[in-house]
Amino acid sequence: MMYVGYLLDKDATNMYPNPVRHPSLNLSPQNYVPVPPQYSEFASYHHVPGINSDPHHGQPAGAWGSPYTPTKEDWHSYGAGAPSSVANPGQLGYSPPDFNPIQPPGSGLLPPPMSSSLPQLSPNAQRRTPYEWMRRPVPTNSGNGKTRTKDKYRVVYTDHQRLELEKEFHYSHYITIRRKAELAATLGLTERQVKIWFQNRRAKERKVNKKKMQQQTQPASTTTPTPPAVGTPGPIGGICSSTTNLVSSSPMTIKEEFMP
DNA sequence: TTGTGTTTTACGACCTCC
DNA sequence: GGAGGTCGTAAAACACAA
Repeated sequence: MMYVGYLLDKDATNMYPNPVRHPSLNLSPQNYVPVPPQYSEFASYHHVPGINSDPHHGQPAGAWGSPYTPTKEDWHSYGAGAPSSVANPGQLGYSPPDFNPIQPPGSGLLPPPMSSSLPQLSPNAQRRTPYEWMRRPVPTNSGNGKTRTKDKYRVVYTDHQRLELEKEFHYSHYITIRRKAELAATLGLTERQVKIWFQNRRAKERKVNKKKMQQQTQPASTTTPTPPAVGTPGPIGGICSSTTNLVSSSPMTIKEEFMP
């Protein structure tokens, strides 16, 4: 809902009441707040200081004066008339020098831990190059009226982009307008992409929670020894108990999470 | 290799709020 | 009316067994 973001963004301090904020974008690994139990699925995420846009580190709100806020028409990946060199606007904005696998560790924004730990953080990274978009053939068909059924219409975010988005999601399932703009600018995505990513991520969370809840409510099978008692915050229950309140219900419940 | 199931982007429809 | 929410869905990307 808009009012969620609206309310949250009206008062960023309420949004991020915790002084340890922001674990996802600018804290060094030693400062990274341990993953709360309810987010055990993110326990494998270790912060990587690769982004320096933390507003809580002395950068005024307007410091990043020209946020990357393209219009819808600016980034349609499969839109007609897209420049041949802009096969992937969202990805193109992501400066390769800052995230170049060929680049020696330690150079650029990403410190060595990022490069070395990335495969662990994302198993897919071992099989999937994060730069597939660079190899993708640029759609030569520039005719109007393209539909996503005709052309490639989705890009694959890099592991780094996913990681930062996941960390942001880990901190809050609802991103503020300001944070969305920051993330978009930092990750080379559009705000729309960030917004949709969060929407999809919440949907995924609900789906997972629903699945887990169904598993919990189902009678214990012969193979399952002792399912966790109802309400017991086990490894699964912990997630469900918290994130269900966060996500699956109305936004009003969500607002309560950020109550001081 | 190939078939199949799952996950990931992206959109449209519809709703609520300001 | 605009922005962002959920929900459902399309299709590419991916994982993996056969």
